[in-house]
Amino acid sequence: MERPDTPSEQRESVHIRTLADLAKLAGVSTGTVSRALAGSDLVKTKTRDFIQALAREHGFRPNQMASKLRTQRTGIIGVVIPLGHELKQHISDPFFMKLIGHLADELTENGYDLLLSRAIPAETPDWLDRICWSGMVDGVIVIGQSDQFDAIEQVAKAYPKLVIWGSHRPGQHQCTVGTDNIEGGAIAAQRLVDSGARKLAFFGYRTGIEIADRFSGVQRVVKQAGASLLHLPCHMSDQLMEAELREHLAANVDSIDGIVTASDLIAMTTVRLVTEMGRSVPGDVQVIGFDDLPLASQTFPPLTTMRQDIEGGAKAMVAKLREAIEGCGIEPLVMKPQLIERGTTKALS
Amino acid sequence: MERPDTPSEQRESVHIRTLADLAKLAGVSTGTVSRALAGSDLVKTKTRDFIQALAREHGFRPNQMASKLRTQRTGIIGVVIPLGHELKQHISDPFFMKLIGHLADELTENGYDLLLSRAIPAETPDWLDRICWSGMVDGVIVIGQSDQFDAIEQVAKAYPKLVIWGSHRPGQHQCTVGTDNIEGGAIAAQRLVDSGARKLAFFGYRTGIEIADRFSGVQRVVKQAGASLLHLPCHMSDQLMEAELREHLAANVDSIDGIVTASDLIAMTTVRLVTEMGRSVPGDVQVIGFDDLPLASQTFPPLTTMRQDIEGGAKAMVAKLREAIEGCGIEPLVMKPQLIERGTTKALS
DNA sequence: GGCCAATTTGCAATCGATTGAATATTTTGT
DNA sequence: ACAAAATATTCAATCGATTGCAAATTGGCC
Repeated sequence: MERPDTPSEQRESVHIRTLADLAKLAGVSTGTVSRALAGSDLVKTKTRDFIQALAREHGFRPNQMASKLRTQRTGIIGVVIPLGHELKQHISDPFFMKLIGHLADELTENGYDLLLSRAIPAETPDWLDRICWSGMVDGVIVIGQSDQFDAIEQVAKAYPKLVIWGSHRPGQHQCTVGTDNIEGGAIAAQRLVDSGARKLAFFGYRTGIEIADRFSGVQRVVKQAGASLLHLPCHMSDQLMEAELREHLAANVDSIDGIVTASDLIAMTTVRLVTEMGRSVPGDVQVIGFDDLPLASQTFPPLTTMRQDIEGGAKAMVAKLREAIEGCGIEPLVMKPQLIERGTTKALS
Repeated sequence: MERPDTPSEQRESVHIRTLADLAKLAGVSTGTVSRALAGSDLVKTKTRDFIQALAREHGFRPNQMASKLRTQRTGIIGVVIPLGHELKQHISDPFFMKLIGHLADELTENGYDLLLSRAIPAETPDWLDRICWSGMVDGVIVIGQSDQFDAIEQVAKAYPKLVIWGSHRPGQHQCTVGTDNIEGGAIAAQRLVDSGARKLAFFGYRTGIEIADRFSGVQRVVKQAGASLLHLPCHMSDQLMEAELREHLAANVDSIDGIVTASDLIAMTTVRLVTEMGRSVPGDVQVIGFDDLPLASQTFPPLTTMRQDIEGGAKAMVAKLREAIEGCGIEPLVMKPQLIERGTTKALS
């Protein structure tokens, strides 16, 4: 602006890349520059303003790597998704994505950045240690236990700044935040039984303990009610799920009148396939999903589903992690699931 | 296992935290340890195995911060979402989440970690510089241009390792990967016109240039066809969207027979609201979404929508960024959108 | 003007791993 | 058995910012 004939690149005669460069330019020591940029009042107001102006003019910003190394505080939280029993695509699962979105919001608001990684425990057994002890992060959040409960348990014994989204087991060391999955499964099954279902089915792989818990909740209620229960495994990723469900349903649709699924995505696809096969939902088959993602209310008919408080969970995880970072011991949180009644279940008599 | 009476914590008599600790324990210098762990063949096989075994036994892993500082290679890609004109919740927008998911997959496969941050340009004008020059990342991916095209342009002139998801403008410096949004808007509008719509509307804020492009594509076709066009701004986040749409539709539903929306989420909500208001889709009002997210095929009726190749885009972004990191100049990629015909448009006569 | 205290600034060690150059050890050849 | 060559290892500088402590400057006061 001032001197339109001078390209801005050239005005920065020498590129200022380090504190030392800037110190030389300003004619002071690096210590002073460092303090000036940090806004310390150990440095004279005039000097500080001068240095800050110089820094701004040259677009200088201190190397974070060096800074973090020296201060031993990274301001980064590792967020890991273990893909134990599912395929890669899993990471784009809407549930995870929603949780990550809320975590990102919450962490950013607390001044943290988020180092996202995907772990494949089958290939790298030390997936969690690797992140916890990398020196890169102030704390770690694990999204989903998958089949890694014991592995996480081992790490949690030594590394305190760790919060896990998942199921709670009595006596565990890991600090979990999550829904009472057994209860969730039970409530769903009970609702189906209450509206007349006798031939129940559960859709989803039980390899991860969260899903296994949901299944066992269903199982408990089914046993009490003297109903029957079919377990049909299916993947979480939309690519694989549809073909599996199609096959399962083709073989079993007539021996099922109530379905609890491991996720809303499975429920949604199930509803569509059942309808395509000429059965009515909820007339012939009732379906209850899990999660209550936004999409659950948008399908036709809208899904009855077990709601998990994802946003609340994300907030709680970040809050607990912050406590842990400050050195406090932290306690798990088990949230109650809530049945959201929509259009894929019959009215109660 | 060997000595069940000794707790594993105790067996690690001293906790090995640094190379120096391990070096002392092994009776060699840190240099040798560093090389041994790196698997260098400058160190004798026997020594190397010994040191590696020792490291494994004590669960030692080198501090990444220090390593990255020294090597000047971080193995981290910054992924930023500028929330220019939208609210915080934006980050959990399913489109972004899907893109992030694919980016995470692709980056992880290429040995990179992903540092996710959310930027609020209105509060921090130097949001992008801050990340690019932080010394934390080897390269940066920006998801969505929002209203920051010019700001990004400035940064791109000086920082080459930058790839942007968004619209392409002739003569730009930034390397964009994205869909031809003008064309996308045009195709959608043309499809509506072809099946008889004359009173068109576009739903979405035009503050971001991508959405603005889609709008201008629609506008072009509408003008050619001599039809009318109503622009109804609405947010992307589900919280705000519904109320806005409800209001807009209440006022205008009868002067609209074809709608192009800025996203599938908007389209989905629109279809539901229009139906609730006693109009039929696509009978009275046809709707075309944008993105073709998985949810688009699951609604009732399933959405006709303009497909963006998100997975392909993510792959391309990572590939280009890798080239840039290796010092190559890189070229933008404009992908063709594709019309996916489903149930929210009338058959062509 | 001179002395003590308060304020600024500089110096140098530090965070922890990496790596080129120098030194030490082993191997090879005769 | 000895020199030369090949292999292993150590030493010390380096990445770039931070910070305790020491040194220098400034200010206040008699």
